[in-house]
Amino acid sequence: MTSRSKEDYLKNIYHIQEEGRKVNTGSLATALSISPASVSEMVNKLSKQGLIDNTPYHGFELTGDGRKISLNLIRKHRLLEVFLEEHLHYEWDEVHEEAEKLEHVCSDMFINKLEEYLGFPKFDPHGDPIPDKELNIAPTHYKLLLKTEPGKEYIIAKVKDSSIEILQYLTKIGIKLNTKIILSEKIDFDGSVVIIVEGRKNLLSRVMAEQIFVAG
Amino acid sequence: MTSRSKEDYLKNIYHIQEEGRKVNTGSLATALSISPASVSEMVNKLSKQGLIDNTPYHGFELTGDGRKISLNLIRKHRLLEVFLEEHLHYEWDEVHEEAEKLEHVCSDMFINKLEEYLGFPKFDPHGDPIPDKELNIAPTHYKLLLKTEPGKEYIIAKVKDSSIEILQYLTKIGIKLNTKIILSEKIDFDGSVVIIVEGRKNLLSRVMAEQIFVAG
DNA sequence: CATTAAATTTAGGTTTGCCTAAATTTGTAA
DNA sequence: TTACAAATTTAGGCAAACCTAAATTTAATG
Repeated sequence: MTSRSKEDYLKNIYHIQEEGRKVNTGSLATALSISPASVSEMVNKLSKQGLIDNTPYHGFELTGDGRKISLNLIRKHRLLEVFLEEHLHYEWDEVHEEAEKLEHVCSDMFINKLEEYLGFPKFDPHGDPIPDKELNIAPTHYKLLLKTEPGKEYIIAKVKDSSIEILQYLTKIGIKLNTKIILSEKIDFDGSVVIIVEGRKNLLSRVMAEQIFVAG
Repeated sequence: MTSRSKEDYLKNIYHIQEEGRKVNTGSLATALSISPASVSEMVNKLSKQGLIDNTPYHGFELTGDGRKISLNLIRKHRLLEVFLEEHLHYEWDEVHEEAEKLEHVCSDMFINKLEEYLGFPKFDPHGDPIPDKELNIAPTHYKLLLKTEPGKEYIIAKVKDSSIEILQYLTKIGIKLNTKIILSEKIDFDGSVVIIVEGRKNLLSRVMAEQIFVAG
């Protein structure tokens, strides 16, 4: 059995892995806003269930089975987000929270039927690829805005869905998926960047800019 | 806070009340498939929270607040059922189980938007009325098939959504909502009935017939 | 009206998933 | 290479929601 709680552990392990960071008690505790002691306990249970490979004191990673559960959740999450935005007219910044709850209870049948209903979309409202029924997920080659060269034009390809505030701010200054921007300046001092959107200059703090990826 | 579990208690209390049966530890325990001891405990908690009025050893009933929570869940359940049947092409007998899970996690905003998306339907796929946003629910005047007179024609108005097997069987013999039937015979011996659907005679056991209501 | 059967509640116990505080392990730096 | 700080794990606890078994209350019957 994978409870709501265990599913959250697995999904977060996947996301940390995905970002290329080390998955250990500390990073997972931070991601889940749970004490390291609790994570340590649960990691043991997940390990016994064969969903992760754990090396005590050194970190852990998903097994094939664990990865499947994670990808299935991510598939559900992203398809739900598409439905919420396209059909129920949720805003960009509202979809994540609702999908986060629904993904844990909707059946595989539900999501397969929803996928068909939506016309087999390939990306969610934040630009992330949607795993197909066999859990294949398209690789992306997005570049972190912070790591691009100033003076060039880019197309917004993905914005992380974690922060409502950031999504709202970006909407306000005219940024959504596929928006063209020019990276006008990178300020080394504090890591912030100046971008031009629809001819207007905007300053993005480092924290903001870290959420943004461009096509490439 | 009302947990998934508490919500199930409240909803079931509503349904038992609705059927005109006495709501007590025993009837609720049966409805929830939980031991009477556990129900007794939880009834105390719900009572302390002001969601039910409890008279120890004698039964309990929803307060205004408890009723609101129940009706909101029923609203969610029934609107979800409409979506599942009309848009995702779920079968009659498949909608209940899925809605049962989703109703506990979807937000009020979700359900209000879904209601609009569906065009403000008034009845769910089993013929039950859907409470509106203010939780007003239309009264119905359905008659239990068992309590009607033989030899007359009736229109199927509601079938209880509790049993997949019954819904599948009814579908097989050609019964859905608004189907015209003739009650050909009532067999007092075992309470079963003979009905004519599309010219064909069918025997319905008492257990079956108890799930069926006709317009009136 | 006393007894007893049925229904209900209370008592004590389990699992899940979290917590804090204490102990342990690891790895780095003197 | 030892010592210490940081990370991790273990120990002991708590709340929710369930359980069984025992005690209590209610109500029905002789």
